[in-house]
Amino acid sequence: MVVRLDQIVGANAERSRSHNRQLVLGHVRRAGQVGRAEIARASGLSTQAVSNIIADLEREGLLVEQGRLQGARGMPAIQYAVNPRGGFAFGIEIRPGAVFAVMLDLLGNTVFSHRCTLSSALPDAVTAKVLALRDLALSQTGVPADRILGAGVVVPGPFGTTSLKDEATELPGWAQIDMSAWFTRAFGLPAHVENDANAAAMAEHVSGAARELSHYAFLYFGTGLGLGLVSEGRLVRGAFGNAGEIGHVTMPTASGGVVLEQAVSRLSIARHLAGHGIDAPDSASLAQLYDQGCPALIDWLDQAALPLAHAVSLVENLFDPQAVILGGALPDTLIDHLIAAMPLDERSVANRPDRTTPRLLRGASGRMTAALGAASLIVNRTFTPQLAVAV
Amino acid sequence: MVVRLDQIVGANAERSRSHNRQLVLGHVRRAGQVGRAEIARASGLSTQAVSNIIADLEREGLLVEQGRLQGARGMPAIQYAVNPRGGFAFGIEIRPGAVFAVMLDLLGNTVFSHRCTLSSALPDAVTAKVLALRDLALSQTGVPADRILGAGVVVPGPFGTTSLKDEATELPGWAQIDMSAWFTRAFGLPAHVENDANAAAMAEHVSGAARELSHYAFLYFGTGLGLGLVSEGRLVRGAFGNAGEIGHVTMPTASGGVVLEQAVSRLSIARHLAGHGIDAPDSASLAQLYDQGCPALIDWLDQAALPLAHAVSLVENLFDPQAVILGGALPDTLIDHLIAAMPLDERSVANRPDRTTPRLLRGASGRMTAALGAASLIVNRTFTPQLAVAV
DNA sequence: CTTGTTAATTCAACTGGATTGAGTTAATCA
DNA sequence: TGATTAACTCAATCCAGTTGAATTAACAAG
Repeated sequence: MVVRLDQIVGANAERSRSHNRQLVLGHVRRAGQVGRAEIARASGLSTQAVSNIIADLEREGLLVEQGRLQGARGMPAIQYAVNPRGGFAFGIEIRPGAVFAVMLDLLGNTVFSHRCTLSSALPDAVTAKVLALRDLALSQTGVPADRILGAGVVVPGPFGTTSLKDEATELPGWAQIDMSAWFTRAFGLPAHVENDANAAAMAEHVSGAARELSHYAFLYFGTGLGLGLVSEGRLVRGAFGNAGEIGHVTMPTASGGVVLEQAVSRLSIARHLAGHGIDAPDSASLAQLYDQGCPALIDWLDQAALPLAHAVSLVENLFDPQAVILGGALPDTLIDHLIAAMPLDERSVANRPDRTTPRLLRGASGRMTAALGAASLIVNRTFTPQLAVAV
Repeated sequence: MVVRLDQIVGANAERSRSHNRQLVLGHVRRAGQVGRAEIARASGLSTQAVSNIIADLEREGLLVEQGRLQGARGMPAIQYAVNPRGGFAFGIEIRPGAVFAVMLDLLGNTVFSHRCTLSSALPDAVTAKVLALRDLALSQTGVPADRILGAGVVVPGPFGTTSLKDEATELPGWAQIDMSAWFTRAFGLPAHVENDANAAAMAEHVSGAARELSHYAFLYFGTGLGLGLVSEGRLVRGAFGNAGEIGHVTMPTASGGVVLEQAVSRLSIARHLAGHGIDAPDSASLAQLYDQGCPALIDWLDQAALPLAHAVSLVENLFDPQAVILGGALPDTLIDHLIAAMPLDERSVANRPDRTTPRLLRGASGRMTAALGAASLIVNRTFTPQLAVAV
């Protein structure tokens, strides 16, 4: 799997316009609804420029008028809001045994969601399955094909050949393929390829707990433990797209040290419960066990809280985020328990008297997190000026 | 100390031109020398646009013609290179007891360097001292004042009120001041305020080991241990400018865990040597001790290598950088010893068969690192398109 | 040597999109 | 009711990049 990096590109009239359109859209989304003048002030553009752009966006159905804002002096500002049905994003998560697909509208609402098994993870089989899912999504929602802005694809990392490569988690047959180009071609749409934790982090930005945040970290409970980092509203992907492999980090414990993923992950829960003769194959059964007060599970949670707190402390000290978000394939109740049980480091750059958000937040995206994140990559891009990061 | 964050701004003719100028300058710097056509291809601009921009830059003295490149078919391309004396950057490092000042030319060469003591770190005293240093730099080098592109300022972090705040390392009297605005005003020039590790990281990018890198991490031996992170050529500063506080992270050891800074820092060396009755107040004396094969020092180095290797592993797994660079206030020989003594984690995303640079590099900027970095912030900005990150 | 080919560069006309400044509209305030 | 305030529109202007044709300077082949 080849990863392509973005490159800065020169500005001309056309690209400037595209940049400004996305900037305006982004302002409207963040504000919920705003008038032209306020956007102009915030963006450094003239009101006339904003006016022209808004006219375009309204004609194309991306923005809708919301009436006038009253109560202040002067001519009341005509408010605009993002039209959720102005565009849609398709997202898929590919795993060795299954494919998840979602479609989101421009505000990040899920309008389609589906999972199916995957008998072969080879490129042709995956592509056929994924195109079928796209067609299903289109026909089931009635969304016209030209309203799809792009496709996000989540695949298990790490990308490229690394010593962490583990045949069990990698997809076979994809090693030499530039997945981004491959899916762009298959869909006839711009495609974004990302790992699960990064995508999940963007899901929180688009429609979850990080809507208001531009610097945050997302701890992702997948099979292992991943980390998605967002700085200045952009993913920190690393040189080869593999940033955030926090699961492989060794954590200090009283007995010397432990690899984080072995202490905190779905696999670690399963192992612990199996040791008590309990089988909990999915999130639902875990949630049920927790509701029943299963001692083995509570035991695991309290045991996992310490290494997890160390991970949080690590992330806080290294990134200085506005907040650390916990989410992924774990029931909300368990995440809340972990958050409550975690002893937060007092001596941390994150421990500020003037902070407005809690240091820890629970993710909002639930069990389709990664596929949701895949689509969120596209939604987010629609609102992000591209001049500095054209592909 | 208030930290201001950048904001994305709309594109218009003027800002597009500025963006494109910086893009062109950046291409020329990276290439050493290039012709118009190649820049046009790389930047996505038309040759005509590049031609116009180059004409401007040449007239202003930022670029110089270098003759034609022969040997190929077609009209030989006129080569251009950055004129080192086309612009200069002023950099200062403020510490509680001393001020360092440097001036760099556009290629990152040091043209002035000075240190002096500081009796008071209060705003007015610092400002007076720093302006005097600027005047000294101008008169000693004969550089005209209007060739100074900006001033970089390094101050001890962390910024703002955090639980890490330690009166000994903070500057008194600055708490409520927006330093960036303060120094912009004092110098009558754009000023950038940064912590030591981040600035040092940029120094490596401008004139050190990271010239060719766009994703890297810099481990900075200051009084404590800092970390500067660069992703896509830009500093990852964190929400409040305090990213990179790696010194406060707890490392696993056989005996439980240790705060990294206590095992690896100038203070830790001093403590260890003092325990053996040795006093080594500065870098020079450390270098001398090492040349003499001082057993206590070798002992410390070998003892520090393990926690440091853990730090490197941490950074590699969390950022996936092209390389990790070690530098700061430690003699080169000691850094080389540490690099050689560090057992690198085999299981890491950084352990790739296809890597072209070593996982660990020694920084090139020597003892004035932080002040150099301060100036490098300005040099770097001159070559970085600002449309996406206008202040 | 000439002639053809290739590729960089320049010239001049064109164009897209942002700005500017004057004018219009719709609200609040006194 | 009139003054004030602020958002918005119109039309002219301007900046900077693009386009396509023309020019220039090398190499290559006969």
